[in-house]
Amino acid sequence: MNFVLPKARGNKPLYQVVEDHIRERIDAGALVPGDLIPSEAQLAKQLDVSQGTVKKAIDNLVWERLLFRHQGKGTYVSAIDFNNSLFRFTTYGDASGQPTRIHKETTDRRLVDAGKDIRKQLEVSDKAQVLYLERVGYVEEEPVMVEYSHWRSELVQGLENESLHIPDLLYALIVEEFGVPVVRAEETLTAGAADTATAQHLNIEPGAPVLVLNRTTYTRGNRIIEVRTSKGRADRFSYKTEIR
Amino acid sequence: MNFVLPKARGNKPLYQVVEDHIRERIDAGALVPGDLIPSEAQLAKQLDVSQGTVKKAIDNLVWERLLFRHQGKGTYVSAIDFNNSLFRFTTYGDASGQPTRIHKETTDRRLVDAGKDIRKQLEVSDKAQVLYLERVGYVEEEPVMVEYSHWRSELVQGLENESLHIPDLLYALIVEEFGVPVVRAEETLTAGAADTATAQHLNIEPGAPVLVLNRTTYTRGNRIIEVRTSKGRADRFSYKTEIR
DNA sequence: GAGTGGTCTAGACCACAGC
DNA sequence: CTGTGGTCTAGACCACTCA
Repeated sequence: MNFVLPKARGNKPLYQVVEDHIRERIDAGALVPGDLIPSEAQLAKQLDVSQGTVKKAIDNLVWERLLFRHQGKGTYVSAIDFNNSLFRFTTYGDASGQPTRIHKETTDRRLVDAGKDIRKQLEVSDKAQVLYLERVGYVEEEPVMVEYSHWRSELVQGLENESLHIPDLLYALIVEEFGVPVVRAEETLTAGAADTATAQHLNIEPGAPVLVLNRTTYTRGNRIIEVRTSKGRADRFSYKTEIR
Repeated sequence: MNFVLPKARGNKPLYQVVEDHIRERIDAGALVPGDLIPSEAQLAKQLDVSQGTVKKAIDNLVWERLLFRHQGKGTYVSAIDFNNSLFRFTTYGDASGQPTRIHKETTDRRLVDAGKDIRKQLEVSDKAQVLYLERVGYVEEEPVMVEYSHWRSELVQGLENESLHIPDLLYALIVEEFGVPVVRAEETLTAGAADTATAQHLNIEPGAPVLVLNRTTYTRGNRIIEVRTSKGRADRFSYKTEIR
């Protein structure tokens, strides 16, 4: 199968045209996360450009984390990686900064009439119910965070069902069980004081400082599927970075 | 001037050897921020590799933001950009997420006998004094943050002098007045409760939630020049990012 | 062994900056 | 005009994966 690249390049370098081509194939659903894309040589032939140009295009998409490569195997379409979340748990004394695994327990799940703000963010009508999910995260039996999340219920029908087990990695379930690709998320980190419910969950004093993370999760076509607020014990979470 | 690259490459690709070479020249002080580095063609000749290999090495260093390029001019060594700090002020209702300018007033500056932790971090002897600096940041007359910083005093002699005006962009003064290049910084963000001094400065209740940013600033040769703790009103600071 | 990505080279031509 | 980085090509050889 050969393709004809757009003739009017508008001064856009060839490798960017190739990038756009691959991006379009992914957006159109012809390539989904986990798929192997055609090899560099095949793409070069299909698109009638040199392999070096294809390599540069793929380099850039790998840099954007849209793709990843395995030498000897091929180039794959990436899935979203929530290990890049701002909310990473760091154990004290663990200088390596490796995130620790958090075990999550579901403490509440039901369809609710959400408040105006939530409805507006999820872009659902005034009457529509949304799925509410509450989970507490533990590290070695100790509660360190709570998350309160709201989902567009029509996209995850059945998630409110008690008999459906919710794994620690909820997004994997969303993708596999409901066929909803999780494409992108936006996060805002700030600080706050623990409300009474949160204080009770985390076993801290009401008013104690907590890190607050607001996350909006998107599926294809820039459609929001979830808005979530996570609150974590300030003494157990921190975010580290380097400036150069 | 020609160089001989290390013969034992240890399976390290050539372009990484070139990267290391450039990094060394910068660490050694032969190249300082703002400097033009030799052109790709010159480097290729000096190091006896192809220009494509030099280009790839520079590509990677540009990606790391250690260098930046200007077509037609050349390749320069970057200066540190504190606009990348985690501590960025975001105005409410300003969806653009543009950082707002903060005006800072110096509220304290003197040589002090620092605590053990600070001395250890700055790597100074038990008896050495360090320079203590306290500044309050305002947005439109309203105090929104306080910073408490400790400096290796021998590197910034005279900074304690009241007659020396401290600009909002302190690091510019450090570089220009004291000739100490600011190369890199590490930041850790977490939440905390306002201590009494901070509460007073920020005009909030003691115990109210604040964002806490710890910063360690480095000069050449991985030498620490400053450790700083900034505390900001939780309702006036947030950090936003995107996950893909 | 065939196919994949990874490295490295050599060279052509273009776009931009500055004299 | 000269020198810089930016794009694009063609091809050689290597390292890894899998049948």
